Amino acid sequence: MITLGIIEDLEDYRNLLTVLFNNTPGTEIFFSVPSAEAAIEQIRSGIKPEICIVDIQLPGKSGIELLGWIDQHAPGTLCLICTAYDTDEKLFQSLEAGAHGYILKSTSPAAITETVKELHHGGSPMSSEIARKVVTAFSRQHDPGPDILSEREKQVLEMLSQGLLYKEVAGKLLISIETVKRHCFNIYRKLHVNNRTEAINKFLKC
Amino acid sequence: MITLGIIEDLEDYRNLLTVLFNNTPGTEIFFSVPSAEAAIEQIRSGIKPEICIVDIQLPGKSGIELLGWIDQHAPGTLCLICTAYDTDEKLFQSLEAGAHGYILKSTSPAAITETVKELHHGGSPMSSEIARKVVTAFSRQHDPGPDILSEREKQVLEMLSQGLLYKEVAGKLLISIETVKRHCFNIYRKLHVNNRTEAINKFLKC
DNA sequence: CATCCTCTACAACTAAAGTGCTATTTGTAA
DNA sequence: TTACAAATAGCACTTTAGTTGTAGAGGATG
Repeated sequence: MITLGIIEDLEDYRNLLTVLFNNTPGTEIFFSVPSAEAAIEQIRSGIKPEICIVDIQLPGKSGIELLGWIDQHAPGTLCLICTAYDTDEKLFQSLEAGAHGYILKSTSPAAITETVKELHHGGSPMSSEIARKVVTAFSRQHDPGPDILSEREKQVLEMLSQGLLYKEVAGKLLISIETVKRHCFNIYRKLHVNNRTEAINKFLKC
Repeated sequence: MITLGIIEDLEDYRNLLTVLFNNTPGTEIFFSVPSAEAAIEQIRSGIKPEICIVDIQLPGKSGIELLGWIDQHAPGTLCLICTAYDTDEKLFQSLEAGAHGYILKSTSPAAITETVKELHHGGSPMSSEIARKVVTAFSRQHDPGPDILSEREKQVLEMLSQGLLYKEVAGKLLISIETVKRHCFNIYRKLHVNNRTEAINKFLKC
């Protein structure tokens, strides 16, 4: 028997999942809730399913945050991310937060139940497109060594961390503002972040 | 005899100062240069004046940075900031960087020589307007204790340091974006900074 | 020599950040 | 009671930040 928790704010899709697994032999739904907070409440009260199907876009605490909480308070729980949109950002954040699988909402019901069974058997199911992204990201991180950023990019990031504006960085490095922007854009892409603060945090930690 | 170094990028004003002190008995100019880099070169080569008159707006390394360098490599050197514009920001940054006096370029030649003499005699000359700002800032820092920021402001700053956007902070705190902006504005004012990165740096250090 | 990467740069654009006003509520200190 | 600080919020506005497409010069590498 595979025990499940469903965390999904859209009522229609949550009901779809609920009905799906209620009619799937070998699975049992422990709880089916619309928010991370509600899921935390359930788990805190001792209801700990083996697998949680988690939407990323949730009101209040996000699915990513929920993953972190589960990893801390209910280690061993398998988390399957189920999201509508397919962005690199959410994918990498989910994997970093400890997701075990990642599927899109466009996935067919039959494939969803199959995915859950694979998870339970020790697999990490995801679509081939997603798998490609993961593989690419890993190869990038392993190939060029720990130094993902070029010297110039480190130099720019160092200045950003001091609170300098683009134009100030440009002035000091004697290059145009546009080039500074370009460096930053490349930095964010390489570090999988969206702004300077995240980049600074990530770079200083690694 | 008071020995002087002049660091001023505007040739006209540099010449004015040079001529002024060349014709002031009891003072001697060791060097008169247009950039922080040139001043550093002079001091490195052993030419160490007792007093440096430093412009803030310099090409390349700024006057503020030069102050920091002098404080490290030629401690005891008195630095007199001489700037065209009278902004709180530059003032506080200069004082934090170790400036001993702060005058505006609009100051008359007679007052400038007087200021230098006061500096040499152990004073910290500045105009009354500037003195007022300094006093106000100090009283603010000493009155409410070490915790300049309110609890809510610390909470916001903590979230900023995680790289969150205004709207994300607003969502988590259940307040409007405008209020988040307001908190940030107040935070920057209290810490004497201009953006989130500077605020984060300053707050984490203190 | 072809290819890839880095650094440089411009333009046009959207999103976000930051500034300067005003204003209400609430709690607390003078 | 009055006065002040903190938290809230809106609006109008300017400045920065970040995105995307394109593109050339130079170095390294297979």
